[in-house]
Amino acid sequence: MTKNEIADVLAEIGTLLELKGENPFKVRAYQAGARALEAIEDDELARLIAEEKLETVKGIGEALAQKITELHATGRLEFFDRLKASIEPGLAEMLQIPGLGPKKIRALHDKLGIADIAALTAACTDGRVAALDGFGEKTQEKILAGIRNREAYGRRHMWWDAEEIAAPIVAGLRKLPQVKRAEAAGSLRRGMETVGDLDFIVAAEDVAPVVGWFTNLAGVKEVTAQGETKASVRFESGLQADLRIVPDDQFVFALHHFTGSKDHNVQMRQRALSRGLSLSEWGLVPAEGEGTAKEKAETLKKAKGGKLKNETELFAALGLSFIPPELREGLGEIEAAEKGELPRLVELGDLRGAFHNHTTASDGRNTLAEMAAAAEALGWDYLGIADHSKSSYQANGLSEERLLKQVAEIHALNASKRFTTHVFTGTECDILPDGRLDFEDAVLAKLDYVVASVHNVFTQEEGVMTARLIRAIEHPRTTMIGHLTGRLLLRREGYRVDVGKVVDAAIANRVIIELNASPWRLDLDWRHWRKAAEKGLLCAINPDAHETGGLEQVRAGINSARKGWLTKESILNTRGLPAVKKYLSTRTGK
DNA sequence: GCCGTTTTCGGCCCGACTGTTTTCAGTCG
Repeated sequence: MTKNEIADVLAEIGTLLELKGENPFKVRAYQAGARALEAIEDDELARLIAEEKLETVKGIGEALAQKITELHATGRLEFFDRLKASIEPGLAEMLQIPGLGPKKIRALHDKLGIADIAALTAACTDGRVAALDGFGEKTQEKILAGIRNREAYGRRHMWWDAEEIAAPIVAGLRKLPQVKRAEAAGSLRRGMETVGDLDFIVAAEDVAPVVGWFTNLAGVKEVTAQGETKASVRFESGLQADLRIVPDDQFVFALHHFTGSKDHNVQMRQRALSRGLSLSEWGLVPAEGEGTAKEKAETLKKAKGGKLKNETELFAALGLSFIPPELREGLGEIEAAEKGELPRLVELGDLRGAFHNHTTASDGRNTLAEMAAAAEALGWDYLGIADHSKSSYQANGLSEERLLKQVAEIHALNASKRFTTHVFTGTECDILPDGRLDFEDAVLAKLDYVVASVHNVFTQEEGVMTARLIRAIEHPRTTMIGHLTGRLLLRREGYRVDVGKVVDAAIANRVIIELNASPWRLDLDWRHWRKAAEKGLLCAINPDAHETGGLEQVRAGINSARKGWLTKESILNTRGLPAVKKYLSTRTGK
């Protein structure tokens, strides 16, 4: 097992002990042990184990050292297996309900015998929860609302998770000898931040083997439909997937239709009708009763008799340039395509680095060197390190001393030329409730840049929160604002803030607003970006990576940037290292 | 369960908020 996998086990042990009502400091010891482990590099862990020196690591004592050694050697831990078996599995699931922690879950279990969410729903509905000591009407309502939200949210999935399932399915379909073409369609292809279900469009004549392959995929829990042209399955995760098989000459129409969105499709069909054509998932054919026969024949001729090779030809048949799937939301893309005014959207390959990333110095899971190596492997010219500031206790925020020590480490790493990727020194500095920053100017002045973010007191009135953010923007050391609204997709709404006012203040103060690419944030939302960039706002796409693998999540941010009509010109981290150095140096001197 | 030049027990990271209380426990970040 790798150090991060072992750390996951230790953290889960902590959660399970918490549910058992164990000594909270023992719980914390496991969590601290997990974090201590993350701060070590994998080969160093192997060395420490081999030399029996694990206990020299602060936070790891005799008991944890023994468990880590067992996990490292065998990938299993008997203590962990026994602990898991001793706790009803429904209890851990109840932790996902907002407002329910281990103490309350224990009380519900011990006094009412509740061991899963179904039993909890029943007890809330008949009022038994409100009657319990320490609970009340409001708590009961909040729990019920939490369960309802969970069910509603449960129907959607984060783009990143859906893509991880969909990508190998598309690859697998394309390898089948019967399949000519295969694509994922739907909101996944449009790069939406969340996805309801998966749609696969396949061109094939011989249907049965394709359906058979699809319905027998690993992880399929249930086949909900299976016919001549279509099959539907539900995976164990609850995600549903539809497969549609069409003849090759219909593929382009089916792909366009099932990519959507609904608004885009309605506008496209209207446009076709106005040209005497009828567009559907089946094809592009002369419409009945409208336009002269000559007009129809001519348009259809341009459309090559309704038989088109690809979507570019489909759009061209309606007098449009190709509209990238991300833009197909019915928000003016058809008008822009008609005028030839669609932007050249930013692409993943345009990114040269990113600024908002964490290391084990705060709450990251990989060391500075590991993060730099991962950035180098991605071919990035630069990597910004922005660990948490001192007020973020829960995230192990850095004190002034620890921050300055990290700055020295980064300077030494750059000087060593160990990696081709240049590392920038930064901080993710808390914006305090009154809008001040968490570090003094003298400390901030030692950094290449400052990401200012809100991490506490989310419940302020909209006016107060807006003023708080604007004060942070007006601070001369602020380079960019991190995750502007603090939303967590499918879990939590963002805080109340007047985005328009904040954007205007950012432009006026030459401050960047981040597009946080973490798949559960994608904040600031793509819906704001087109207008904001037109007004002159500069963007930075940041993965907010807490481990090496997190850097690649910029892909999700690129989706959102494209949905927001962004070009590489309005994104700082598409610029090369010299240009970024210059930008940051003029910023720090502002 | 970890830690310790106060060495083998007694402490362990903090602040805001909410809903339950009538002085505070639990949750969250």
